[in-house]
Amino acid sequence: MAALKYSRQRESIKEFLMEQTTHPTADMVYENMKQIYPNISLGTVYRNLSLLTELGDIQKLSCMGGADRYDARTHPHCHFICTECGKVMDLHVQTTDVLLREAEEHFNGKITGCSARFFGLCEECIKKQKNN
Amino acid sequence: MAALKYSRQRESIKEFLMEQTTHPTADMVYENMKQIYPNISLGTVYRNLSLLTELGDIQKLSCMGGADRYDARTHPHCHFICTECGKVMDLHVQTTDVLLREAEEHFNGKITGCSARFFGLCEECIKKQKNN
DNA sequence: TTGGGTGCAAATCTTTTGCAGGTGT
DNA sequence: ACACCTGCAAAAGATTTGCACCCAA
Repeated sequence: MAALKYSRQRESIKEFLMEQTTHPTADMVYENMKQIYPNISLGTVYRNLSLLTELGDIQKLSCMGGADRYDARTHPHCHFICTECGKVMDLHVQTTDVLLREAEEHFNGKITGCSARFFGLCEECIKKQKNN
Repeated sequence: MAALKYSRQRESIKEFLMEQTTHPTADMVYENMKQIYPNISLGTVYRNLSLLTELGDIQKLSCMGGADRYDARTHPHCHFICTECGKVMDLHVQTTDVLLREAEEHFNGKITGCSARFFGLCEECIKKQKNN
């Protein structure tokens, strides 16, 4: 029952994530935090990212073949993951609600969340391929 | 342009995965393979799992907080992941096609795949919670 | 004052890789 | 024979954790 205490590191991490649309990895967050707190440790970043995830302030995305990514946009939306460059982009699809309802009907447990992900090539990577 | 050669290890791994509905991790596959090939190495298991994934014979699922899981059911379906015990279950939802089509309309890249995942508590974990 | 938070470093877990020898074609 | 595949072990990458000290409440 940890009584949460204020920490400026945690506040900065949250603030940073809210400004981003790039879904940074823990390490990217760490690199950015070092500019404000040169002595911050990677462990602290991880601990705070887990904490914020538990609190529901941010969302954790596990991506194939790489580090997990974090997202401060908690309203429901989907992600596109480029299989070439690994970039993660937001995608707004309305059908998710329907999907969720259909799943709930077919399932005996309790569904609390849903995340649809699309894989493929992003615009940039398609262009690069054409140049080869 | 690797010319694929037969390997009984790879064949066994594929066969094993096709019998499973539990979405085993690489390590679980390894443990099972050891019963047939006591000297098989974890490296071989990983190499073959990657190879089979590239061939499209199996599917790789990256799950939050844990090792990747493998699934030999390649026809499109969704997954439910229990946030309590980590179990992964298949879920059949028809709306996925609609979702895919809607996403393609809103996106400039090329979408090749889609995977919807649901999070929540499985039936067993709900029962356990009630007992406490 | 007290318990949560931090930095540091070591440990853990997962996955990849280099190499020498084995095996399918 | 040649190239792929394997076992072994070391390496690499991501994340967690133990510990002593610091700081918010």
